[in-house]
Amino acid sequence: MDPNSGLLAHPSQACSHRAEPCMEDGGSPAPGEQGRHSPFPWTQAPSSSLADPDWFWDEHVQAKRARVETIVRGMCLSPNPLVPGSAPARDSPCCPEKAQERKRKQSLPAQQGPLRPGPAGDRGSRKGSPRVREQLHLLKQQLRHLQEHLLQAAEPRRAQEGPGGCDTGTGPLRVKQMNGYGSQPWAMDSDHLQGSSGALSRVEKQTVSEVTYQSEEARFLPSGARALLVILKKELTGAISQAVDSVLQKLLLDPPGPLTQLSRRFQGLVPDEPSSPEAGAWKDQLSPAALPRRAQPQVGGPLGNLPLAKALDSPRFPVSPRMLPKPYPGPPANCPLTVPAHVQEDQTVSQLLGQGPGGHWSSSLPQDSSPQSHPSSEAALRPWGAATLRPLALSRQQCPWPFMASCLERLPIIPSVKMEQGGPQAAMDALPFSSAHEGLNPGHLKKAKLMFFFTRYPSSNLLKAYFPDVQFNRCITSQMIKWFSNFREFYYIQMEKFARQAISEGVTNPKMLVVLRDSELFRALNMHYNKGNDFEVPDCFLEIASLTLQEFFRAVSAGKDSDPSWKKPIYKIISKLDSDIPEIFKSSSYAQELFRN
DNA sequence: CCCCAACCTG
DNA sequence: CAGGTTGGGG
Repeated sequence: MDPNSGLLAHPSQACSHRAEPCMEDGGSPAPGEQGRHSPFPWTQAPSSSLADPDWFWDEHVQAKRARVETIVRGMCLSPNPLVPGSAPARDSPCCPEKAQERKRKQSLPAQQGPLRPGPAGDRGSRKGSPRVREQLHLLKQQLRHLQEHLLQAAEPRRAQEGPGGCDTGTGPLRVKQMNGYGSQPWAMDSDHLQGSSGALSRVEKQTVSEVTYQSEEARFLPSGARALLVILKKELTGAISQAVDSVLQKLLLDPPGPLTQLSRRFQGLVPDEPSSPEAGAWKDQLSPAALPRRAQPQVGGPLGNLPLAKALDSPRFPVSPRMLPKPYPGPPANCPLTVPAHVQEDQTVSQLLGQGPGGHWSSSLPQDSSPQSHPSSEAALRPWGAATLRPLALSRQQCPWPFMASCLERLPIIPSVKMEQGGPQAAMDALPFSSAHEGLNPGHLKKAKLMFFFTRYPSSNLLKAYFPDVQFNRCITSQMIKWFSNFREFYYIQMEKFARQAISEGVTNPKMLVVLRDSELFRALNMHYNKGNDFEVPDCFLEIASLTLQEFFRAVSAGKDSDPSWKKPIYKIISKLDSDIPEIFKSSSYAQELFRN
């Protein structure tokens, strides 16, 4: 399946761009909004729930309610894309669909078309009689969805198709729910929720689950119970509202249209979630507005570059720190697109988002072709169940996807490389090879390695563009291509190695595998490509690495490795994730500088 | 045929 | 990391 779909924040985008592998030529990937045509299917839903102004009419309350509803609604619409065949996979992982026997096809591994998503179903069914009752019912439903989503967040399900992802929700979702939870879904929920670091506060969580639970029972109770329900409902709403409010507060700080910003933000936060319902909804909803913005070179500053990175820490990871579950909360505050400069302290936002309603915002990753682990079991197994909530958003800068891509260029990166003050000349003199030389020198090799952080599959044109001081000829080009080939080799070997290791250690949820800066895998990679540590490894690389690791994990878990060309699909995925390379690399003296150090 | 990528070796 | 081989693709 199209692996990308999972990564793409925008299903629709995914689709539209699916044909165009992101440009690998370092050129500017015009982040166009060519593909967004989202008809806002969800529009409908909102209206139904918010339709009655008189109902909750208190500007404040209403606002809150609206926000909550929006969020919840999004969840309801959840497109839970599901891999058709994946469900079974879990039970019988051993029999992968080897059917598609593709020979060493190096190019496109049979790529299935995107799933045809159905129109987003809308559950908005409201008559108009006893409003209260209706409301309650609705709330309960929403609650349930919320919980389900939270649980699902932990599930390694793969968001299957991008565009479709959004709407397909209903069918698959149901199935999933059935499978995942027993009659007493909530029992576990509670645990699960508590486990999630970024989620609602304990109390809130508790409240949520309790409320839900009770409402179920209360169904049969008379008026008295109803009152209780109302109260509980209120509490719940309050809790959610609080979370939402907090997020909003942060967001409101943003100058222009808070709402828009919010939306954008969400969009950015859920980059990889084609599967997550709300994600889809939000995206569809706002992307149009967001895009334009992104197109703008608001490159001013280092946007949300890695604000969250540090948040991670505390790997409460029993095993080795090799792969850490993402303990943290939230989705990366990434997408520059959305993120204003103050993002850094936006951790809160992301945290909040990561939690509450947003908890699931994180989950889906690329193809979860193998929903092998049930959320519940997963949670039970590992204390870090919550970790799964961490969204692996390929955010920032270099996303292969147009709209996410923008920030490139303004990568703060490279700050670490110390440039010689002497100027190019000075550097040259000191160097054994001057740029005049057509050959490749160690500096070039070093530079190429660093470039690997951004591009795994550079085209010869890209190389030419980034090595202006090299006189390319067939030989040189081949040589450089060869370098990258070697880099890749090492990279993939590491990934496979660690993926297998994770499996042997009992990890069942691929989303648990995240490459952090303090992980062993990272060290290995850094050592290989950035030995001198004179370069700050871009976050985007970590994202890609995590993804790669997860892909390997999934493939091996599913027994795909028995197929001689089982890696091909992974290569294909990764090959589409090249990012733009910072301009600095175009400097003809850069290599020398590197070499110097 | 040539180019390229993965693989395998050293 | 370079060489050489294999295999797919245009």
